[in-house]
Amino acid sequence: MYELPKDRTKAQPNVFNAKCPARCLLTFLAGKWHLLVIDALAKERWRNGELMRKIEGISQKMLTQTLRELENMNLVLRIDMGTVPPHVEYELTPLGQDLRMKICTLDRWIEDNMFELIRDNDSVPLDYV
Amino acid sequence: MYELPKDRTKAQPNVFNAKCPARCLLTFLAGKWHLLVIDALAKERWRNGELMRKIEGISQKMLTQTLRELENMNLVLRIDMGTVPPHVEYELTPLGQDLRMKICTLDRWIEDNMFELIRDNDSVPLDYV
DNA sequence: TATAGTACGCACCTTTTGGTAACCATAATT
DNA sequence: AATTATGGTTACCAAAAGGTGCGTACTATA
Repeated sequence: MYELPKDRTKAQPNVFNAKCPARCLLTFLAGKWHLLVIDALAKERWRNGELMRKIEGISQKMLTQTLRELENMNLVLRIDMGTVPPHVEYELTPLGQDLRMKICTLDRWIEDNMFELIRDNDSVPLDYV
Repeated sequence: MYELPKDRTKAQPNVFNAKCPARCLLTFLAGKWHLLVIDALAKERWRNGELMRKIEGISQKMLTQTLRELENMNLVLRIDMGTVPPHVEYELTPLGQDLRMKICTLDRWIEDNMFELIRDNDSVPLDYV
């Protein structure tokens, strides 16, 4: 486990440093599902099942796991209505909303530049749309 | 290596659609090394060895592989001086610079909010890598 | 003559990831 | 009485990611 410097003012977060928590967080957040779950929670609270339908291809296991991890990073709030059958909602914290804006910018850019990115790419068929 | 889906729908670019190239591109770019390599090429051309030293922890195999993939996506330009011993430089294309700005925003945000993100944390492996 | 550096490519093998299926409890519906 | 829906958890296992070490070809340096 990474030892944080005792004097936090001297800590210099740097994603290029393999041992820096910032690097670990970047590698972790840039996984297969974290970015999509944060993007999906942009505007409203959503329930487990709604997120499953929204994020095509995610399994129950990975959705739960990802939401727990985002909770632990203070990015997502889990709101359990305490009813039976269970009703749980998820929403972004203020910190999560802040990060979400950065992620959405990236996601929209990729969507907007999709054709540029797959041009000249042998593994990509050209008759899309 | 993620294969882009051969079955093309006529949907608009949408990262939430599992079969959309935009989704594949996001998953692909948000791998372990792509974001870091693009960030590293922000300001100047760099040589292979310089990138190795800059991006702590990357192996020669993964650096080469990542650079080839970014080349195929029109994000990176490979400049071979044709000399012996070999001298090769890498730089971002205009498209790559555009994407780089989005990635740098994300990277800096993570660095700036590192302590908030790891507070109360027990599930993010900070000893990753 | 021996070593180091540059920029790779390839085979092998371990680690990590994440999908599947089974399971839990309860209430409402058919 | 059986089924569906809710929101999970767990074990098992296949696939993917990626690290290590080797070889290539040539030059410059000690």
